[in-house]
Amino acid sequence: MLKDLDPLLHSQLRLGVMSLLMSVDSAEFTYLKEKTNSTAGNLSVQLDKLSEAGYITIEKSFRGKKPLTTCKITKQGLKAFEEYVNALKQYIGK
Amino acid sequence: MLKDLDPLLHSQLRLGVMSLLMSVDSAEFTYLKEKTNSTAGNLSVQLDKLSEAGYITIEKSFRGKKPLTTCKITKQGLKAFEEYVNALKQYIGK
DNA sequence: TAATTTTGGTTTATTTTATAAACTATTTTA
DNA sequence: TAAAATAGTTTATAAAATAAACCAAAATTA
Repeated sequence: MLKDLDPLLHSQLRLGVMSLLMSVDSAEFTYLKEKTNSTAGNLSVQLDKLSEAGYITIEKSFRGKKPLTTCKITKQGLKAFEEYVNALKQYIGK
Repeated sequence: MLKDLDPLLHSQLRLGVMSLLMSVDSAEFTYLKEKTNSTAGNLSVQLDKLSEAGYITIEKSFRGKKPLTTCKITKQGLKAFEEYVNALKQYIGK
């Protein structure tokens, strides 16, 4: 029987964010927005969900006088991502 | 920038169905239901969507006197599945 | 320098999707 | 022959994604 896919990661935008965060130390909101081609509103919501799940941390600060939101993947998020990829392989073969 | 994931395939149940149909000539409703661990209602709805998209064909007949629903992946469905897997690789690495 | 636009977001509303519940028809079993 | 099981479909509900509206400050431009 097919394994379940973590519903938190099985969403294009959240998966994209996690994928990007896998390969960098940290990423800014605007960077994620550009790379995922999402709207700010949608991204904001999905980042909150990932954060509430403990998959990422969100740090809000300022650069000069503009707000700056910085995201990092957590250890837990990394593990969840790897497990998701593993489960997914059952579906897409190898 | 990350490629879009075909929303029709980016659903656990529909992806599971397509994955199963990739490896067999045809599959019965009850087989798909068991393998995907889904409810009949949900499966029925998702099969219709795949069928409407032209990704599978659904044939309704009878075995003895019981209804028998048989599904096959189409050429178009196969192509869509392969493209989906390809796009996904961008997200999950390799 | 006052009005306008842009940046960097958040919050709320709407739409879409997935899932569950209720239902139908027939058939098998107790 | 009543009850339960099979093989589904249809409809209602819950959850999710997305879009729209909004906010505050900063930068631009008229």
